[in-house]
Parts: sequence; C-alpha cells; structure tokens
Amino acid sequence: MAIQMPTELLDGCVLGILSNGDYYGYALTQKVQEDIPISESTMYPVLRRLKKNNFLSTYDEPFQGRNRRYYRITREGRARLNEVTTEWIEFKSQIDKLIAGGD
Amino acid sequence: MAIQMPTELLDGCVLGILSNGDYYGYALTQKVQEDIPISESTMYPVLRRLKKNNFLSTYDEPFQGRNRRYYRITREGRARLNEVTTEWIEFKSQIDKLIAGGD
DNA sequence: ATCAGTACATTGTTATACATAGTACTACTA
DNA sequence: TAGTAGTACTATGTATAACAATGTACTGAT
Repeated sequence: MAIQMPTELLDGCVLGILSNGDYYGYALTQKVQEDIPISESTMYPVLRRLKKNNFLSTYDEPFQGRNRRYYRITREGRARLNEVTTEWIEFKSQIDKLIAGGD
Repeated sequence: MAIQMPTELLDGCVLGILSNGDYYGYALTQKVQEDIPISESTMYPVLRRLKKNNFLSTYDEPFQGRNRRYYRITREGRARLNEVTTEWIEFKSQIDKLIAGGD
C-alpha cells in the first residue's frame, strides 16, 4: 500500500545514481533499495529500457567467475536526468498544492 | 510524457480538495485540472473507488434539469488524507535523495 | 438550427511494476 | 562435503489502473 513508482521517477532515480559513477545491476538494485523498495525484476527491465533509449551504455566485466554488467550514463542520459529533475520539481509543487486543499 | 499519477496521490489530491468543501464530479475535475492534467474518465472511477472505501459520501442535487452528484469527505476520508500526506512527504524525500545521486 | 459547454457513464487498451521462478556460480560452515 | 546463503542476471505471467475514445442528455448562446 505504498506509493507506486512512476516510470519517469524510476528512470530519474537510476540516472541520478549513475550520474555519480558506474554500477552493475545487482549493486545498483541494492543501492536504490536503501531508499525505496524495488525488486530486481523491476530494475533489470528499467535498465534495458534506458539502454535501448541510449541513456545508458554497458560493458561487461568478469568477477569471480560471474559476469557483472556495468551501466554508465551517457550524455543523453544526463540530459534526460535534467529533464526528469525539472518535471519532478514541477510535479512536487502541484501535488503539494492539491493535497493541501488546492486553494 | 509527463509523470504518471500514482493511485495514492490521486486519492490524496481528491481528498485534499474535498477537505475544503463539497464538490460535484465535473467541478472537481476542473479544479484538479488547474494543476494537473487529468481526464474525466480517470476522475469518476477514482471517486467511485473512494466512495466504495467509505472515504467519501455522496448526495445528488438537481441543477437546471441536470443532476449534480456531490462528494463529501468522511471522517475515514480525513484519516486517509493524513496517511497519504505522510506517505507523500516520505516519498518526496526518498526521490529527492536518489535523483540527486543518492549519497 | 447548430455548436459549445455541462455532467456523468461505459468500454477497451496499453503500459508496467511486481511476483514468481529459474539458472549458475562462489563462499562460508558444520 | 553436503548444505545453505549470497551474488548476478534472466524470463514469464499477471493484475492494476490511468487514459483514450465514445456515448447520452440536457442547457444556453449565436
């Protein structure tokens, strides 16, 4: 019964984290989970979608026999992050207004 | 391509407005549309759901031949509004943190 | 007579967050 | 050395709900 994460914000959060450095999927999921409950089965599709839109690039690195797929934010990704941040600020003020009574 | 309204926030916005006085569906839609784009076909189901959960009560009033169905917030509705407001505050701080880089 | 606005309702679709489950490897431990 | 927990990614299925599109029906203005 918590607030559902809308796509745009999910994208924004992932891009926000990655704007500080590369992460591989599992570690990124852990990182996001520090603040919001999100499952791997949500995260991986999000990452694939962001990559498909050229907001992220990937590279693989073997680690202890397993593979780690790292995600790196692109220039377009940074532009997208700015967009989403702007939308988010707008969104917050609109909801704040309405939820308080909307006068 | 705007941020999708999650159910809980939609509920919160409607309850927020109605915490200031009764509205009928159409006027309420107009009111909310001042701040966020929302269609009637979204609003009416929301109102019915909130009523089903006893967060709203209704009464009909004829006006110039047409009917106006007024919605009034209940005590449970006010309690729900408080809940959602709390969730919203929490949600905002979580997203703010992540979108800024999550450190 | 026509069109815009008011007021509510119904149906269908699409997108997507999430649950569930599976694969496969490592490392700890009893 | 068998068993368990953690790591890392993938695939499938489903339920929900916001929204589009459409319809009905009345009023009032041009």
